[in-house]
Amino acid sequence: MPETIDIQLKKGVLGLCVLAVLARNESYAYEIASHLSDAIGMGEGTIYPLMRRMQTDGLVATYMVESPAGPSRKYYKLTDAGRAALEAQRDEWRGFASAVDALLEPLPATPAPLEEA
Amino acid sequence: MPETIDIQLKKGVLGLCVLAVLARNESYAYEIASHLSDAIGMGEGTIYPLMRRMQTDGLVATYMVESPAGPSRKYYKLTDAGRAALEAQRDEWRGFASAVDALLEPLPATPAPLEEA
DNA sequence: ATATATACCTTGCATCAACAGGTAGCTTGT
DNA sequence: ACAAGCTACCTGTTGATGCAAGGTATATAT
Repeated sequence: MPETIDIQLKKGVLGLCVLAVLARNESYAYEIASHLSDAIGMGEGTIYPLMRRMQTDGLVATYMVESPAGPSRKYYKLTDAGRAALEAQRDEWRGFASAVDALLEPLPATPAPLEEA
Repeated sequence: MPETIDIQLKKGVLGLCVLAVLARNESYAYEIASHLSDAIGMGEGTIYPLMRRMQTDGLVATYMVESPAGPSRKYYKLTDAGRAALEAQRDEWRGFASAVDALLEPLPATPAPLEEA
């Protein structure tokens, strides 16, 4: 993977990635950001507006946990709506990605048409 | 694939799709639009600003062809820069899509850790 | 008191897909 | 001659989202 991914490619995908990360384990924003920074090069500061939006949309719920070092951490977990959104968006992503992959495949070489008798 | 794809998912991807379509055959905008409308639900009117941008970026060259019905058609073909962009963007897309797919895979169940003796 | 690391957050900006609204040419039918 | 339908093209405005600059705050170590 190149060092940086075009910002536009990530549009609309980050929310799905957050849902997928939270489906594995409950997590706090800074940790999710670190995860997604490693996986797909997402900027750290991107996570907070995104988590706020997802909370507003009812896809996640939050709770605070004391940290062993530094300030308290705001943990996130999926709601039922979040799980439903994950399924729907995963299917949508897979359909879309498959369609794009199909476009990117070169067509098999077609034999030259036979000359008319 | 659901009836409609989230607009945000298409951000940044349409140019790559156009390059891929033109790698197969030279084509005119309306036809490219029809192709991409079928493949990934792109709106017809979206094609013209996109083709203009790609032409400005030197990725495509154009020529006019009389049409058997209706007005003349503006055909597009890839330039050398366009072919290079196709390769680079295809690699970028594949790396990105693979990374997203990896995030979407559920982790294998991990065995419970053994209790300490 | 200061430095460092962790953790959180808001806001303005850039970019691009959508699409409304439009022009124009050709064919066919009246 | 005109209207309708189809093909083909095009621009400007809008809206959504990722980015990143800039900031606050807490805990630990020195």
